Amino acid sequence: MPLYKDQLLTIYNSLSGEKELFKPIHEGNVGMYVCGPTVYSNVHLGNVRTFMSFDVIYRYLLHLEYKVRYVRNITDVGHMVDDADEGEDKIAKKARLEALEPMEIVQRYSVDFHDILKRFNFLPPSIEPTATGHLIEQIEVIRKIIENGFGYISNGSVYFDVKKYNENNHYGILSGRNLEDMMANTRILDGQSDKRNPQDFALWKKAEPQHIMRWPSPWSDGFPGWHLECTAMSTKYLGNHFDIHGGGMDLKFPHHECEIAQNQACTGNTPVNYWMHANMLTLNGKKMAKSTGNNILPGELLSGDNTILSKAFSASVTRFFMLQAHYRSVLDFSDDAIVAAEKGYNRLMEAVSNVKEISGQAKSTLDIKKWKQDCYDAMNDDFNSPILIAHLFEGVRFINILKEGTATLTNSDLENFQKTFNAFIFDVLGLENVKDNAETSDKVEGLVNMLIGMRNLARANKDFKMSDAIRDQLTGLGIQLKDGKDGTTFTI
RNA sequence: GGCGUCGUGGCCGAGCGGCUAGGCUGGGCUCUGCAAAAGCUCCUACUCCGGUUCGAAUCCGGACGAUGCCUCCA
Repeated sequence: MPLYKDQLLTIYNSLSGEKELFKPIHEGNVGMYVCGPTVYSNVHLGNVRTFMSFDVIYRYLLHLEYKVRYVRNITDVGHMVDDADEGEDKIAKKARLEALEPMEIVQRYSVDFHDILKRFNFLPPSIEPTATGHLIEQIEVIRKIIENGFGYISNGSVYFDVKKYNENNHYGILSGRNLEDMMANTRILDGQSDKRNPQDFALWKKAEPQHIMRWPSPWSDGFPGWHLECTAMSTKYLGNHFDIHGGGMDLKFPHHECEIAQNQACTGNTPVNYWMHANMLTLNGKKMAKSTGNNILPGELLSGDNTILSKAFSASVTRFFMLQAHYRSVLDFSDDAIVAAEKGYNRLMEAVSNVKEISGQAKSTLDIKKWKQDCYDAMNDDFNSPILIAHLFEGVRFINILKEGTATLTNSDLENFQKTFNAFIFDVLGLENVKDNAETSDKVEGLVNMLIGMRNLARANKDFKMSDAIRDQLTGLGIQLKDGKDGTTFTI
């Protein structure tokens, strides 16, 4: 029996503003769409946090043995520089600055994006469609919207008629706004717009002569509006009606609001059951953003090459740092905070190594069943990773007292515990044990053990000068010795 | 200006009506040749002012502060 039948997963739905029991449309299957990056520059750490939130959500759904189709797009056209509908294409502008073909920019930053995600141990999505690869589908969506009376053509561009849509639908349902307020609060624009109302948004935009990225359409040579791709691609791969749609909090309005309107106008369907929004990563208390320069790049974190960093941090430490906060909370990045996280992470990984040394006993003095369900309950409660981590640290304490012999576990409890502990750390949270990799090669281990032997000999002879010298020098190299009851161990 | 969110101990960060997560830091004890590690333990907090309640960090009202969206944004 699949695991999801035993676990009651609740998800906070941005649409209702409440936690709701998760029930997929087709039992056992989940369709999930997440808005991906616009590839016109390097992803910063804030972007990484959003995608990481959904990576963990994806991982947990998989862990619960759902069959998940996870679609995350790449936006390689369509976003404007200035006013949404009047400006020039963001990617085209960057291309001119660097004297490159637009698709060269796209390629460069797509590669960077994938490289970063790989280093941070992200699971790849099931499908990763690009906007430029789905122009036919987008044109088709526009055609249907016009057909259904919600789009109008103006001077070669096509706009979505928000006012018309709002007659029988609620434009603002997701972001808690209403059209009347928006109209009342809009300042009068210079009369150059082709739009009937300032709230109308572009479905297709006619390209100015100097605009490089352009495609033919029934209306003009131009390019698709920036909300359109997600509607076209989510519908194509997940259908008119699917389970989860995610993205950063900042996409809630207008992007996701417009998506709902487009879907509704196109198919007559509410497209999504559960809208999920991941909160921002801030730096100095302010949102990280490409445009303001208030950001830190993942690569800088890995290399330590940024003035606010005291040192380099591994991808896993970064992951751990981020997952110590709930995905719907704002998280502020600081060197102090990630330094503290690193220590906690190391302690967790230490326990992972230690658990292997524990052997089963005649009876159990710890309630593994309860602990295990506590872990699940945490994740079932809207993917509460910080609570999960708290329980994992209880697991760390378990491991330490088991090792010490003040608690015992039967073989089957031990196996169950170990399996669960590792599954949550590695499969669900996606952490990696860096120590298991490059650093501790067999040769290093052999060498250190040799030195430990020599030191123990010195200690037996009460030659503490010698033994301390060995220990201090190893400490200087970053190798820490720990004298236990059953001999000396070390960590790097 | 409109619509939201948040304000928790030295720091990070959960919780969101009673049983007062967790991590980091600091103190004590045990263990140890001494350390380290580990175990036990201590420091017990919820911006302010009112209200509801037997009881509020948690609900309601107000003030102050921070921040997000309303323009591309994860």
